[in-house]
Amino acid sequence: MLRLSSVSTTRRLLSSSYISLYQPEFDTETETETELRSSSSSQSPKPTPPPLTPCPLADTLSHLLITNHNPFHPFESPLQLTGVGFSNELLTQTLLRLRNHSKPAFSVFLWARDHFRRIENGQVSADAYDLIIDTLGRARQFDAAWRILVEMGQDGVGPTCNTFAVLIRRHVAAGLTRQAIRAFDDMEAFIGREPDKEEFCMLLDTLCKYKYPKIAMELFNKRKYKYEPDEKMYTILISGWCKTSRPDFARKLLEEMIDRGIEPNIITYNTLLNGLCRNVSLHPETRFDRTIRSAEELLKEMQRRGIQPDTTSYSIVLHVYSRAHKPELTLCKFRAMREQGISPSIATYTSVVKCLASCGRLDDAYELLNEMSTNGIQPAPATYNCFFKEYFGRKDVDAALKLYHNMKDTGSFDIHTYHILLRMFIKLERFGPVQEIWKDMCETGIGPDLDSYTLLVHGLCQKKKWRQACHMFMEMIEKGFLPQKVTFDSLYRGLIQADMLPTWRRLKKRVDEEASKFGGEFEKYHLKPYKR
DNA sequence: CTAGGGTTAG
Repeated sequence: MLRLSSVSTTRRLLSSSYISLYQPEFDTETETETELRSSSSSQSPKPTPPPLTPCPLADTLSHLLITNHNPFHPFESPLQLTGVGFSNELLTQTLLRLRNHSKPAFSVFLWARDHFRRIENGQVSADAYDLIIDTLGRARQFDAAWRILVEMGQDGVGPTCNTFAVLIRRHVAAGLTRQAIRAFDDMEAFIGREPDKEEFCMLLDTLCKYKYPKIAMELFNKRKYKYEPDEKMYTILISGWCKTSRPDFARKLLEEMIDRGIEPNIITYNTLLNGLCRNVSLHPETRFDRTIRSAEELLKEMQRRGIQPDTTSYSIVLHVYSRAHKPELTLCKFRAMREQGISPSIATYTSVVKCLASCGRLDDAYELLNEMSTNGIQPAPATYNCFFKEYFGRKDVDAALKLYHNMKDTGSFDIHTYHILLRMFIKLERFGPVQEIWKDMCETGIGPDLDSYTLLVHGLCQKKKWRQACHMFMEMIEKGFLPQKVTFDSLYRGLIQADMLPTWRRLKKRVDEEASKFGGEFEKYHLKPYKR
């Protein structure tokens, strides 16, 4: 039975057309395939994708692959130069960096697969397979993704539940919900058992995350006889309605679950609380009052059911007060929280600091910052960013620079810190600090990224610094960042106005060269950025 | 859409 369905699935997959980059060399021998699969599916699948770790070689490789026409020549040369052997670890890290570049990722994947087969009699790891399926999915090349999935089975490394999670996520992200559900139904043929409740939750969660709670609900109602509903399933659906700004539906679901005798837990309540509080306009005072009242009511209700609000519950409420610029209320709630013996988290502190700083009460904010440190909570870059933003608002260059220099020793920066500072100093035309901060950012290795360059070029254009703008524009292209269309356009307008048409022509030529390497026109080059 | 950049788990 299992074997039969597996064969027919494979046939169906085989008959579809695959992308031209890939030359199939398929054998239809399915006996061994099934055996391999069932033996490999008993291994525990890796639920999470591998983390992006520092790997200079992967950085170099991915950069070369993005910027070069023929990936194989530059791909082999750095390996030979460094004398490092090729490994699955290196492949995985390179693929992680190439997530949004389907062609270079696919080339390196195929190269690696053949390399392993030819030289080491080894195979590409399941992680690498999952990553290439993810990348193909991002480029909406689902036929190719399925093809690779089938090949995984032949290679004896999967596909695992994680592979299907990836494939389902890519389908849903592309808006292909029906195909996602079909992939879920095809799982059984590959992993040799029916998907369990956890995997069903994954499907519902993916649908909800990408704002298809309606489809998730239909699926849930259709299959609740097979998968016994629990509080996690309901929480997923509640979060789905909250994400699409329908807290009323979320509320109904909470009632439904209580009617069915399923006890909501703290996560359920916090999710709903968040749904009530986020995305509400706080501007008319009545709107704010209404939001706060419904939040307070929910807090009371959860206490009635014997669930004590936790740090997260308070963080959500504090965030609303903070957004509404209510420093007294924020502090009051903050004290109340601590009186109840709930210790603030870094997020809680950051919310309060943000509120105080944005209301101009910098002294109070600094005091709280000190208190954080004495309580053993190291302020995050985001905490400091609140101060920089306030200084930006006040145009207080000296104070911002002073804080920046003080912080240099502790090094508590992230890319946003640099962006806020850069934006500020460009706006105030202080180009000395701009240079200093840009240099620091490069040295720490935190940046620059596409946004840093975009910000800088836009800023320089605004200040009519055409020469520098062109220079940075060139540099970003050299580094493999493709400018957004707006960047391109604003530089174009500026150069025409400044009567610098020859410069423009040179830039245009360079961009076209880059774009052609990806076999597409300007827009196609721009794949969706990585999310989640 | 871009811009601005940490409340979060389901």
